Amino acid sequence: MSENGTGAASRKGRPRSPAADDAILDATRALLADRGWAALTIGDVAVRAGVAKTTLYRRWASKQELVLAAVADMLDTLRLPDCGDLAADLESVVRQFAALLARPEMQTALMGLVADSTRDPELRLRVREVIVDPQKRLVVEGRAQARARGETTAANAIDVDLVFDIIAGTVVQHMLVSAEPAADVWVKKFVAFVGAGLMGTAEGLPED
Amino acid sequence: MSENGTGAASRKGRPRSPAADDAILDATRALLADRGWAALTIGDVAVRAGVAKTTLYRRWASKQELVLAAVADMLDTLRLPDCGDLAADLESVVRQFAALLARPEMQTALMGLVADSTRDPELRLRVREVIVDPQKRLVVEGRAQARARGETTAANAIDVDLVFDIIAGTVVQHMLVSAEPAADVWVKKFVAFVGAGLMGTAEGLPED
DNA sequence: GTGATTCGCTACGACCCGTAGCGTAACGGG
DNA sequence: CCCGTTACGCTACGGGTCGTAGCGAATCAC
Repeated sequence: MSENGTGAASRKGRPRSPAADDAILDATRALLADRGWAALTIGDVAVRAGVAKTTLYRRWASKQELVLAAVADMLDTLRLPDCGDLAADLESVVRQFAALLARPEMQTALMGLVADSTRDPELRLRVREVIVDPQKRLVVEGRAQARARGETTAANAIDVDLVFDIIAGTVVQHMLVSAEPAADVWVKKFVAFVGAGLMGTAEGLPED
Repeated sequence: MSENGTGAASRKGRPRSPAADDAILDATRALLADRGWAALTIGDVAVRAGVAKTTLYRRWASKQELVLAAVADMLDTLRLPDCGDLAADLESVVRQFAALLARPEMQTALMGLVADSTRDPELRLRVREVIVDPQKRLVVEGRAQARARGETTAANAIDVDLVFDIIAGTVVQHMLVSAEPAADVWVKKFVAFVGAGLMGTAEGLPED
């Protein structure tokens, strides 16, 4: 996340305070939650974290990198369970993702980063590295799991990139644009739709 | 979009220049395109439009309202054709939407507005009024059209809100987050997926 | 004309930016 | 144990943007 010298490079001198890292990232999340991306200022984060402004600039090059670090940990909590069938696994992941997206700091952070990244190729790359790609593994692993269980028809129909965009995109659109909670019925309807899409596009592929 | 007094309220006095409106909205789109949402400043827009900064503040209460007005017209160009079957209609709309989302000013404007709206309920409402709801009609009309053609099975499976979120969300995710163009093959694969999802979830509904 | 409103222009205090300089604090090595 | 090195807190700075106010000139309805 940050360029903290855990490597052999910065061994001499006073080490950076890990406590400061935690305080800063916590303060960032707190301010994101109750003021939002646009109103988030480095100075405010420093005050709230009880840290000098220069300490922040010493670790993160920009507001974007700071927020990226602040939300990266949360996203890594997503887990792929093995519920016994593909639909149940999918439903679990959708619920976990929806729970993350229900948090205000996550909402404003993700959209703010995406907004800035539309005109900043380097940031867009960082967003993919830190946020998108690590979560795409869930689809890859879910497909492998389904295949191992013998659900070959559905598994073979999974185009990882397309399925990922459908899941992530739809949940984001529903919760942040349509601004409705991911209620139980909604999740079930959506999961059923994706399942039907997979089975329906499986034609012409090797059967199990 | 703006509170321009086209009504009977502001009949006396010097009328607002429509030319200024056009110049301002054009300048807004141009600056959005080559600097992005975050770097868009009211002062820059005024200079580029050849207009005083106060003229801008007289018409739009905030940067968000200005951008909202600047992109509203573009979104209203979306048209629902009647290609003969639901899948073809859907494909056409997806292509039109993808073409809009390929424009840089549209990318940064939409994401910037959504980002701000996550912590601003009033703005979120405005976004829904101006952007989301007017486009949702495409799904409603598409369903009615399909039903009139006798495609009752698929039509009855259409949950307007869910289908809208799937279409809009997936295209946005693919183009702005995954940052890949909506190539021909991609559109066909996605449309096939949605079609399969509709037919698959049609079970238990009245047949045609 | 007369009153009302908009226009361009200039100026203002407030805020945030990112950086620099300073003295002090905390580490490792000779 | 001191010394080099780096991090830390603090203060201060020039530069930019914000949103508003005040002014004279311009342009409409009546």
